[in-house]
Amino acid sequence: MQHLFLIDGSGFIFRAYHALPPLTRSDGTPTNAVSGFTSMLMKLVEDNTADHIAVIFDAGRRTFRNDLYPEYKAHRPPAPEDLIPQFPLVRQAVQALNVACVEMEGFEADDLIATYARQAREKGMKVTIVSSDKDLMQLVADDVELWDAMKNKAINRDAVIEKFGVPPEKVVDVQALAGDSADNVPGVPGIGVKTAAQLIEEYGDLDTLLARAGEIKQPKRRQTLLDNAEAARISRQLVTLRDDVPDVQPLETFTKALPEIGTLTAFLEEMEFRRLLATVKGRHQAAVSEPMQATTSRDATQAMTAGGSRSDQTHTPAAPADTAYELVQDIDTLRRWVEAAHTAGVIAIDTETTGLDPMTAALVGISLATGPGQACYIPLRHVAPQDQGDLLGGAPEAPPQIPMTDVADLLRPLLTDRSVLKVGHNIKYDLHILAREGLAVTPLDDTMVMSYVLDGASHGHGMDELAKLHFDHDTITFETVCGKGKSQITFDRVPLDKALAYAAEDADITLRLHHYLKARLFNERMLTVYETLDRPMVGLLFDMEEAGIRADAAALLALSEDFAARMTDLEAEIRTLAGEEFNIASPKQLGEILFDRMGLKGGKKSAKTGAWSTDAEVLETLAAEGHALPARVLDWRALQKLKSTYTDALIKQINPRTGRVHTSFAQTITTTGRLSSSDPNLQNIPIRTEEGRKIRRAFVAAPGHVLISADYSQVELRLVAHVADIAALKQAFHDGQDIHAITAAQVFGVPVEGMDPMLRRRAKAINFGIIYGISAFGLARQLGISNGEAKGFIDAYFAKFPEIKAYMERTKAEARDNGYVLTPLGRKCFIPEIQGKNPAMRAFAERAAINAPIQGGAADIIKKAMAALPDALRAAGLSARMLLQVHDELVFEAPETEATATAVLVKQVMEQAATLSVPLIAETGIAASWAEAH
DNA sequence: GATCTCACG
DNA sequence: GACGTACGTGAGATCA
Repeated sequence: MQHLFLIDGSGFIFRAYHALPPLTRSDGTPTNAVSGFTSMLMKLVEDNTADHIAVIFDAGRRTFRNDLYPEYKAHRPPAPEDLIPQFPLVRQAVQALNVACVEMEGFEADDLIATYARQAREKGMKVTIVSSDKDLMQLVADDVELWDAMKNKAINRDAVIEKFGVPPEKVVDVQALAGDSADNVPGVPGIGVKTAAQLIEEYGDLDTLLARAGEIKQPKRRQTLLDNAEAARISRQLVTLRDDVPDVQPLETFTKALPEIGTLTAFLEEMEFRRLLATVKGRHQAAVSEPMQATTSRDATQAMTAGGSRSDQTHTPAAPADTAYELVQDIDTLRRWVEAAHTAGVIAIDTETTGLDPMTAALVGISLATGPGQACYIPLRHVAPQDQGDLLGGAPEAPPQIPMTDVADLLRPLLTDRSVLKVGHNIKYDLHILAREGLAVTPLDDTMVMSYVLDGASHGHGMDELAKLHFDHDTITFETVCGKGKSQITFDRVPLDKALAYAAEDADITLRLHHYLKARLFNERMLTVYETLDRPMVGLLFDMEEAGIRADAAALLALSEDFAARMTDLEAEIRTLAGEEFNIASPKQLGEILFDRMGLKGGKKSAKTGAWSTDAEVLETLAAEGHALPARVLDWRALQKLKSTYTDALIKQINPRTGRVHTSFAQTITTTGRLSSSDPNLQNIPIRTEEGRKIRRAFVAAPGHVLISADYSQVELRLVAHVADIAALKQAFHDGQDIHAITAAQVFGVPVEGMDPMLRRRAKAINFGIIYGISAFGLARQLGISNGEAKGFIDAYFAKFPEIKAYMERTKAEARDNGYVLTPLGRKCFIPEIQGKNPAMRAFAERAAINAPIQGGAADIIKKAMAALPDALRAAGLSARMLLQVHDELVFEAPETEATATAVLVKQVMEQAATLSVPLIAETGIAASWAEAH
């Protein structure tokens, strides 16, 4: 018989809190409740024989019961000060122990427990509810018991009768009459449990009793019952648990799984629970005492977990004790692996190459994993290992390998088979490598992206790091295989035995990560974010990178030369003004000349190194005072920046094979869900100055084509209006008004007509400030006004748009409670420093928390648009290619003849990407160059 | 490798 | 009232 354990999390927390003396971590965080909770839960998980287990929490104070009776639980004192920070930590404990964790807004934990108990009974399961809360006693039945974890005793039917004087099914009637002062359930005055039980015993149930109340002999009791019949009925509604909570996480996901040693020890270490840590580590050591084989037993946790009952849903697969990695050097062996891959349906794939640049590195070998511990490596272009010498006088020979064309022919059907999912870790890289071998891959999953969706920027997402974190497994590093520094060799020179161990492990770990992360995406409600936003990006970004954008090398070179000539002139002038030779590019030397030697005032020293600051703000101030040297340096710096970072660098980045620039988009870097671009970064091509815009003019369309730029208008401000629910701003966006002018009119109390441009500029700065988590200091600096004046503006803004203040406060609270905030589409943005002790760091984190849902929400929306566009273009018969994404802008290349149709379609898809409480607007431009299209 | 500066949204 | 500041990135040059 299957057995479900449901743990009343809140009850557990309070018991742990009151049972243990105050206890704090070295950073001052109180941990007594977490400690007690963790050890109770560990013990519970170990000792019981249940095959399903879950901890149920209350999600918030407000539930549907407050709608029935506003006073419900209204007199509850707030949780003790030192308990509040422990709530999120307790949830972490549950996760670290790999136990399912459920809560739902609007319902109490008790309702969820009732719902799951009913579902389990219907499936013929036995249920144990770990709690001694009397409110749960109504659920007791033959196959449902309560378990008091402190007293270690079961509460069965008899125990309920002892407590309430009636059997479980009549408990609610008794509670309805007796009321409950703790929960502020009114009941009927003057009637306690004893009397209530007597009455129910006599009349059968509450409805009968109320109907026949007139028959009661005692006049006073008769009158109160008649007077308070309605109170009794409401009370019964309050105490009756809902066993039909809709859309709950499926029972199947509660399958019991043993914890992962890495996650668990990391948590215990963070909490500084030394005793528990020692216990866990000791047990783990004992379990893995059997020696590991070099290339077989991969994972320390498998030994620990192999004996327990396990879940496919919530845990990594147990690798067989003797895993085998196989080198594939003949066609028959390869056929066997391809067949195994078809049977498996999900495989991991990894490529080994000669370098890191996806556009130039050459394929050396391919590894595949078809199951835990089952992986192979197919060497393709290995040469003789470096140390294989001419000991016998013969020439070094390459090892036997299957010809690439044969491998490609055998793999091609597998890689495009729609019934076989190909999993990679950063598979976008492998797609580039394989594409140059004429191989396409679909369908795809990417464990690096999955990890990012779950944990954001809270940790890195490299495979080595994830293997350590989730499996406590040390992977073979690239360095041990290829060395480092000058003596580093390329992978094609690695001996095959070492190459096998390294490459097969990568595929093996990737497949195991996939299993683990897939379950987490489901359990942690992040599957939709992954599937609708991030997973579609993988193949799309690959296409964009592969497409590249055409850059006019001759134009860039001409610019470089122009900049160089002007810099030479400026250099002479600067040296004359300074009266000495010095390195203009050295802030240190410049600072010393300006402030030490020339004795200019208004310098500021950096806090860290004590060096003079010479940034643009400082130099501009000096220039405005009439100093020529800083003014010339500013000009020189602008040219130096454009030349070194852009013109010179971009010329080098043009791929000789394609004549285009191929950036690399990173999908797993930012804290907010934005993409980033590097090698080269095409998301920061100049536009703000005329000189800079000349560089943008060098990005052009192929002959017969045009570039189309489409960018969202004011997305972030629209998101502010949406997430903070600011009525006045929403109205302004609906009316299509000038949002900065409206803001100025409100804040400064002037009419929009004939507005002073200065006021609009100030309002614009305030609006930006709002997006960034405004501070008086920041606004003052931006506008060059006093702190006090800036404070006045902010106060005026808050007075006119009071919703913004509420948004800021609830967002900060959300970050504090959870360690992350959610974007409107459900992405988690982690804000770890929000719990920090340093007030400056915390303030920083608070501003980041305020900004994240806005910046992240915008990132989510453009991802949705991007995901929808390829199909929309195809359906419209348009052949445009998406080339770039710059946060709120998309750049396409289209045949001239399709330009207008493409622009119209792109605009439409972008504007329909999400439904917010404000309209989304996209603006498009068509031209031969990016500068003119934008 | 850290620091400073500056390009973008 | 103290913290020391607008949010998010990547790249090049200098300097230790």
